[in-house]
Amino acid sequence: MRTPTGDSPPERLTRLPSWLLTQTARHAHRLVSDGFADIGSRGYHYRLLLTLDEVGPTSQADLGRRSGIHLSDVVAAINDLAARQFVERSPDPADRRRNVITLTPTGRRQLRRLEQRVDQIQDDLLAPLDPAERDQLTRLLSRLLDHHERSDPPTDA
Amino acid sequence: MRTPTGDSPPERLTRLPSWLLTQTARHAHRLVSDGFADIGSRGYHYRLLLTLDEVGPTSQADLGRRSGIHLSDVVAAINDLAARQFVERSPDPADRRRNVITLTPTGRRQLRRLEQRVDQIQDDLLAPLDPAERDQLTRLLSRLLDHHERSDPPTDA
DNA sequence: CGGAAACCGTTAGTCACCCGAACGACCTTG
DNA sequence: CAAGGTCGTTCGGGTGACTAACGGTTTCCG
Repeated sequence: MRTPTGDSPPERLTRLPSWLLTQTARHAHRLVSDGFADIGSRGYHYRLLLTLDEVGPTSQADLGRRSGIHLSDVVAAINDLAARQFVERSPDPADRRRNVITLTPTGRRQLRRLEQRVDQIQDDLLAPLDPAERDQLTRLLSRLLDHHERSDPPTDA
Repeated sequence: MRTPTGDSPPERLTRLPSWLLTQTARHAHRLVSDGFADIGSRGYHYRLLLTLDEVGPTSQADLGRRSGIHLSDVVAAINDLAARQFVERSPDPADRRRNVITLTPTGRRQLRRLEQRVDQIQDDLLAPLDPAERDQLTRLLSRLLDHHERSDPPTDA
């Protein structure tokens, strides 16, 4: 007999809020990034396109601050996006340090695609919860996030 | 005037459950791994020690399955733990493919330390919620996790 | 029996996301 | 003007998760 050590998750972990949170996030993350991979994008890309769409053309540094992506990673991600013509990088005449990033029509279309996917995924993710519970969850999470973002220096510093 | 693009997080993201989840998890993760770093450990170490404590001496493969850590990562983590005498690796005479991993008294002490930290951290993490809300949150998360672990093949496959 | 199939441990990568250090070019302020 | 901050960029590190490959071992089955 081959040692019937079936797998069973350690009890104590399953009670730990931080564990539940990170594990659930892991699933969420997988759903999202798998869904994005189909469309040939990653989380960073979505965040950047979304931010761009919301605030209009702006500099990379500002994009990074807004979307919570480290400036050095913004550079690489914008490279990707520019290579695929989702975004245009042009020097700011008013401040020659800056590149102004602009969302192209193609980029906007890609964003639409990504957003559709994201919406589907929310449904997958929250499948076992009814609308009221989904609301509860988001409210609770929002409060946690708020709290911790106030105490921590977010991306400024 | 230097383009008053203060940072402000993109609206649409803050409504997205998957975003809330992963962001909150990020904070949780930071709290945990910072807390562990003080004691010179990482998440993998805690999970392995905990699992070992719960199921007793067993093989690395089994440890990996139970704690949800990839086998190749178990190897490295067990190396660390063994180097610090928290754990002992001995060949299984009954099955020479296996290493049987045993928790040492020192390891058990380390586990105690880690568990204390973990408890403190839960409090930090959930600070803004009252007991009832904490319960709600863990219940909701548990349901999500359950659901997604049933549909996904967890670590077996 | 003997080989195929499954399993164990290990090494050596990849990937996404998060982060810090450094640096040159460029404003901006005192 | 000089000092100091900002912007873009490159390089590199860390964690958690995961894949590929391989040798050694055990189990299953024809």
